[in-house]
Amino acid sequence: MGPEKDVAESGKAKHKASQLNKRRNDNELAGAGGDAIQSTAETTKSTETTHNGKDMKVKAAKTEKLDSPSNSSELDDGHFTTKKKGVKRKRIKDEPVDIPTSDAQKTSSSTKSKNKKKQHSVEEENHAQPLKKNAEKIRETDVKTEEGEKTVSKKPKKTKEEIKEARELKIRQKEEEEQKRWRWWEEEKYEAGVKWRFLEHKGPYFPPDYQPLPDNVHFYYKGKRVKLSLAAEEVAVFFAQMLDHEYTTKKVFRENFFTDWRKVMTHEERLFIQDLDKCDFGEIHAMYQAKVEEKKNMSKEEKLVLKEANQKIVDEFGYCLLDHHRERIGNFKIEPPGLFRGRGEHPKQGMLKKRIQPEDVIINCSKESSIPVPPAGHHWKEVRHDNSVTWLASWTENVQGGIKYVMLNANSKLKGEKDWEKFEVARKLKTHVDGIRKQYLEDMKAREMHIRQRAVALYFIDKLALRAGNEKEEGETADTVGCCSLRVEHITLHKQLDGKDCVVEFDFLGKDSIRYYNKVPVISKVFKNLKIFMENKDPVDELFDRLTTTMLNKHLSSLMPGLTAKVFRTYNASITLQQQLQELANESMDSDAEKLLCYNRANRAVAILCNHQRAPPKTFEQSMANLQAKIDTRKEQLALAKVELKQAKKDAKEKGNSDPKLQIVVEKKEAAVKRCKERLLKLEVQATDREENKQIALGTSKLNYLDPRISVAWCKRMGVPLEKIYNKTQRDKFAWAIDMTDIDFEF
DNA sequence: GGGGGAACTTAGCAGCAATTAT
DNA sequence: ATAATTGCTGCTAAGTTCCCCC
Repeated sequence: MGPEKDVAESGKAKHKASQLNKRRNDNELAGAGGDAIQSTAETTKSTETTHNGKDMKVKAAKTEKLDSPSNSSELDDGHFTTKKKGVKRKRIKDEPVDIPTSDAQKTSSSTKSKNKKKQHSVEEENHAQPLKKNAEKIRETDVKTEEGEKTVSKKPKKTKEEIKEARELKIRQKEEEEQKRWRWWEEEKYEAGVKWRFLEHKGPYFPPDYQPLPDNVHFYYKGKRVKLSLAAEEVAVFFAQMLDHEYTTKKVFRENFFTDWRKVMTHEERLFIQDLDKCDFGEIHAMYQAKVEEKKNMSKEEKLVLKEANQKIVDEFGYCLLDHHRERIGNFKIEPPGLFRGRGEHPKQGMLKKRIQPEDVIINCSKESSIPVPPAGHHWKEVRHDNSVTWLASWTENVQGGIKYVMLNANSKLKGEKDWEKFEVARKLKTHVDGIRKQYLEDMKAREMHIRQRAVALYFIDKLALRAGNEKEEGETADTVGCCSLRVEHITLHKQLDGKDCVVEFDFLGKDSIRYYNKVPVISKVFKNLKIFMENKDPVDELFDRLTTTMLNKHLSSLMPGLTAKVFRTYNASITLQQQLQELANESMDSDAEKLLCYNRANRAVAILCNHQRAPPKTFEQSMANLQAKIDTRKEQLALAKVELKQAKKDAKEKGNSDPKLQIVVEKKEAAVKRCKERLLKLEVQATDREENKQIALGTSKLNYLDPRISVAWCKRMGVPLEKIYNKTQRDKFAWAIDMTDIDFEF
């Protein structure tokens, strides 16, 4: 009930234009304080100072929210980000619940890893068989474990030895893992265009078939019970499952859904069911709600069974053999059918995303490998052996007509090598960037309009890290833009604003319909050119009407091999991190907490530059208040401790040195004060960090834009354990960088 | 040079798992 | 031991770029 209400209200609140960006607290940048960053510091600073413009609205949003607690979701529901939040996706993926799995097993981390290891070594020789053998082994071991535990006691309390043992095991595991890691970065690269020499896999994993509704759950039309055909019922269920969400109330969504639903109906159904408003999915909806609830309330054992079943699927389908190395596949599961939900105001929202059959799937693997076997009674669309591409399987998706691929995990050689290369290109830009900047400044005076436009666009891409902005087909996707596709309506020129000259105000929806809002002081050449570009144009006309991304990239690649628009984003992100880390560092920074705050701030500067936003966590206000409460308690404790210390000192003085115990008491109290101070500091740092991070997503830049070698070197220099900034997945992905980076690495 | 397809990277969010607080 | 909170993973949409064909 609660969330539903929120959704409804926020829907109405659409025009309040409460916006993510506007509410950002950019105070971390005040601390960043660097003019040294040629483009980025300037940018971030301007972000900071220019948010004022919409502050009034911000305040309005804030106040309102205070009035209605638990409504943090409302805030991000401005015109620009409506759909981002509260979009709960219920998927068929949950279906495996129904898969009967008799073997109740427990997977202790130890047995798992043991098996993994064995699996690996056997795997080297033969890929197909070990998978099965191993599954059996896992079962054996695990059953034993479970029995043993049961007989010993119901509460598996760990003794000190056991804890120690576990710790050692972990270390050993880590070492083993390290040993068997494929150090591809030490190998010679393949000839251009060749992605692999041998590739073997089991094909994609298909979602379970649709399970018809039980006899006691019905669909009603005009109040009459209607038994739907299987196909129509399945699609009805997709809709029923989403009933809680705002978008089932949206006109476009409903229309698209209804059109597609009717397509799968029988002739009779189609004749009868003419109006979505007269459809009652209530019982179906309730049933699936109950199912979700049931799943939540499952016992530990049941959950374990489920987990085990999933693990089995991963073991069988989740890996491939690529040039004698076992590699994890990123997305080995075929996407289940459902209703398409694009982001933003997507014209295709609600359309039926069809179930993919093996007959739709192209397999790519080595000729001499054991070819994946399609599900019984089915065949593949095609089996090909193309080692100039990295995908293992592909299919065409029906909503947008795009091709979907099954590819390797980010920690694989194929992805890692590409990533490495990306950063190397970006580093190369470092040596060219001065010349390029000089040239585009020069080009702004060019006689030919397309060169001027190119220059100004490049200025934005470089200074603001905008995306290239390809043309998009109207009516096919949400209306979003990047640099080259900016329209006149997306910028406003201010000769003077907030005491600054030549300010360009940007306001547009970018990728994922995330709003980009920024007021940027620009050089007058840019300002004048923009004026010219906008002359005699309608708001909906393209700002850079003589420029396309292709032209821009062609020009860029002539300036430096491999240079494209997106390289600037990578370059500026990475160089900003490096510079910020340098500038934010100071001597008094001795605790890890402070160092990490510094790192996060540097990271945050990049995220702001790249406009990586997130919806503020739903529980943000609450958790912030909690933290503040904790800080307050700590402060009281500290005050108390100080008083006690004073008293102790006094006592010691009064009674002279006669009693050595008193001196000890003083020391103790001193230590207590110190401890209190440290804890308080840690909490305060945490609070600052969290507040600054409210609606900024650090993950995207960390994963895609920041050369990991900068971070690795920083950790080494600062003596910060790498685990503090990269989790396991990230360390895996960046294994190449972690291995090869020296303490003095410079981007 | 432009349209369209193919391949691959980038993106934010939901849901669950792990961790920490109570 | 349980509840709250945080962190991570999986998912898949939405970009960019390259390349081919005309």
